[in-house]
Amino acid sequence: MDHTLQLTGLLRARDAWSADACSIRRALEVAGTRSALLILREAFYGTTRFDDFAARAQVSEPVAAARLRELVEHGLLEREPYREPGQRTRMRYKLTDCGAELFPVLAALMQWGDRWLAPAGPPVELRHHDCDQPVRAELRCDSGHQLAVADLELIAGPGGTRAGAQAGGRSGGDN
Amino acid sequence: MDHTLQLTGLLRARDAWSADACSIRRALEVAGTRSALLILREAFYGTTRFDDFAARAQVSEPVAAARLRELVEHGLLEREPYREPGQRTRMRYKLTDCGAELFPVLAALMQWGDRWLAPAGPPVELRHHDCDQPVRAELRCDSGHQLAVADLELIAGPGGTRAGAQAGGRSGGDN
DNA sequence: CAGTTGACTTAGCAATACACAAGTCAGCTA
DNA sequence: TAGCTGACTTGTGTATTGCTAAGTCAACTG
Repeated sequence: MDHTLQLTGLLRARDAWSADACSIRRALEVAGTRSALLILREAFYGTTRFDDFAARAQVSEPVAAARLRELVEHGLLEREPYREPGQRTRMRYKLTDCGAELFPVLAALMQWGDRWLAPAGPPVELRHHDCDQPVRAELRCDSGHQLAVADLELIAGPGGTRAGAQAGGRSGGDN
Repeated sequence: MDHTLQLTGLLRARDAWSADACSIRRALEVAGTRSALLILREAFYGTTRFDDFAARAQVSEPVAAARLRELVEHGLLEREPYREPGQRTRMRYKLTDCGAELFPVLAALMQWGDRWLAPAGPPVELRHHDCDQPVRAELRCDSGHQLAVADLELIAGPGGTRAGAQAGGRSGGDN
């Protein structure tokens, strides 16, 4: 058994289309660096303050500043002033809905790291708070079937070039 | 509602432990660059040959060579010689089980990119080959509940420092 | 009103990541 | 045996990522 997707229709001829409008690529532009993902991890762990981000994600302050700025620009985090009673106004970073929806990526990354890179077992684990069961990142279709790579088919969507695919020969696929 | 995990037990005091044994971080060391993920995307799309990886992932040949070498070293891809009849022996790269299990990461990334960065709709879509339903990357517990970030609890696992957590005060947590 | 603290920025530099162009080399094919 | 092709490597240059160390600045606190 091989670990490949099934390509159908227009996509079958892999050389006839290019994947440069690819959402994976776009997502990587926004959140594809080590430091960005580490900062986001901390946001999910509840970190909100600049210094804590830098210290806990173990990145330098200039990097933390740059990454936080980009993540705010791209709408994954929100920067808001707040004040605790008797304290002066400070800045706080919070995950937006957009940022929060990236969690499956981190969960999948963590699951994979746990499985293949953690000989001593996972350092931390995710559980469902209500029923205390372990949590997994998985692929499911809308009918509820749990899927492996070989069960998947890749089809052209509406966001490709013109006619509904990213097709267009080797010259024109740019989008 | 906020988009944060619930931290319990030893992990509650976020400053008392460090996440440097973190599986996310480890996973990022191995497959955390744009080019690595793009090369892997191509592997899932069925690409096996050097030149095709470089062309389709749109990375330069030196980068393709470096990334392929690393991915093979880390066991995500396998490099094997093969020959078509009447052709000379060539090299082929195939996903290993280890590499294949990274697919949920790419699927989650793609899903997020489709949702937030693809105003014209997804360029390509995943379907379940058998029932033709759209596919999602989602979080579920072993009891089958589908979960959002706020339903999740983070607990210490066996792979942390010594006592079963990555705890150890600000000085000793290094692992 | 001096000191502290949070939230940054600036300066200077090393290490990656990546690009393009060109070169290598082995084994077919003509 | 000359040429082609797949699979790389080498050379060179830029951009990004990252670090440490130090500086800034506003608003509290003592």
